[in-house]
Amino acid sequence: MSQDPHDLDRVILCRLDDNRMIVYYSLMRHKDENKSEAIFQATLELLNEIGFSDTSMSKIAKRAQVSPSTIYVYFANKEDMLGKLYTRVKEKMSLNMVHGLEADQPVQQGMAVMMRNLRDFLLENRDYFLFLEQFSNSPLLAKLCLDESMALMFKPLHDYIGRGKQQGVLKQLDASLLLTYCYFPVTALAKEHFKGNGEFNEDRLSEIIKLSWDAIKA
Amino acid sequence: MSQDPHDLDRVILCRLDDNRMIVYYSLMRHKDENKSEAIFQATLELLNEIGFSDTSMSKIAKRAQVSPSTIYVYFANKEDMLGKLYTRVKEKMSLNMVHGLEADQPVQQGMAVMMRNLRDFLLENRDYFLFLEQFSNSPLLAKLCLDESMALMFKPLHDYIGRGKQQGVLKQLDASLLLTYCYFPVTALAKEHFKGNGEFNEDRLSEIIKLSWDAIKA
DNA sequence: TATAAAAGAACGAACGATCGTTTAATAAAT
DNA sequence: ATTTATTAAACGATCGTTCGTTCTTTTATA
Repeated sequence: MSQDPHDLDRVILCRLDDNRMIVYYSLMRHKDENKSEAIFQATLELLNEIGFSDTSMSKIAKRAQVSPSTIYVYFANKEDMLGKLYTRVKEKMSLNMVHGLEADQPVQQGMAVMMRNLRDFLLENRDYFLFLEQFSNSPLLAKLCLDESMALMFKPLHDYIGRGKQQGVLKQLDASLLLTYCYFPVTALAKEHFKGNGEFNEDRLSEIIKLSWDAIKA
Repeated sequence: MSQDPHDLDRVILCRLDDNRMIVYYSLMRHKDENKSEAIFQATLELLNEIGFSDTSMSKIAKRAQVSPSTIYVYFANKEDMLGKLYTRVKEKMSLNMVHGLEADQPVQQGMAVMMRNLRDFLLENRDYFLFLEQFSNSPLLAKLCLDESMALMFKPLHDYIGRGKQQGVLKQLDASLLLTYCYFPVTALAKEHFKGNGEFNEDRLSEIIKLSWDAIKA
């Protein structure tokens, strides 16, 4: 799958005189990780300030304080960059959601932990959140075919729900459907929070944890 | 509110010699309603095919089979056009959602009707749906400040839920929060439907009607 | 250890294409 | 005869990307 030349930067193939091959890492000049980080950050900020259609490579470069052409050292093109940013952010979110989730824990408690994790993550990472919401609904996402890696990210969560179903505590429905009832209420309240319509406080969180549980419990 | 000069096209004010005023309609050449309709339709198609950032006025004009400059006869600019398209589509959706909803009907039945209406509307209007999903999360929407008219559109639905709360049938929480538990599961399944992951059939609909009701009932 | 050769990072400038919008002229309806 | 819809053409600006070059680091040679 990896058609990206950047992925192979550090690998060198060498054929010896006797025709044996050796593989080793090249000791080439390192790419500056701060650079790609700055590019990501600039992209996030601009997307949330002026939107998809007005965020250009030039503007990204200017805010990241690099040359436009430098971006193409790190990414094949604009789509590639946005796609990599998306998977990166989505992975951070999924890791945060399952943090502190234990297999032997009661499912009801686990789902509450997950929803609290999600709320904390969204409120603390406004840029991530708004970017995900924009990108999730763009045709570009479908075009990039990232479904496999997405499924992998959320496998722990699906497994956890699977156990709840096995125990007979949850309704016998698709895990992704049950997850829907826990995920979207949190994002909806986070959106209202950022729009200034009511704070997403502890009380609000408790309310929706109750509602979501009522929905998914057997 | 109406700062759009286009809204006043058919009205002419005239001051007579004795200072009296008369108001009459001008007999100007009619704007072709098919034109603005074609522009809307072309925009919807392109947005869902190539996304926000690649949908230009030229492409819209070409697909609508009009000149790019003709678009500016009907709309002030690109933002104005997108905003008008959004309110138009959103209004169609809200009208569809409350269709057949009667005040004297049991609330549980009413909410089921609403969710079925929503599913039917989304499945029959793929372009509308995908456009709404994209636009709802863009910074442009916030910039246009359409909240007032949106609130007005969904007032019947909020009132209906308000009655349910008054009867003690629904939980005593914000109507918009209760609505969230009915709205998002439908849109989530519609998305999966269009992605080819399982048909959004009658069985699936019955499932989420049950779950949503479990969530919002008192 | 000193130094030249090599390789890739980084950049400014420029590419053709296209952007959203305007203008000036024409076509069509009243 | 007006008036306005409609358009083709053109506006300056900016788009995503590439090119040729310069820096900077690493490798090879001495």
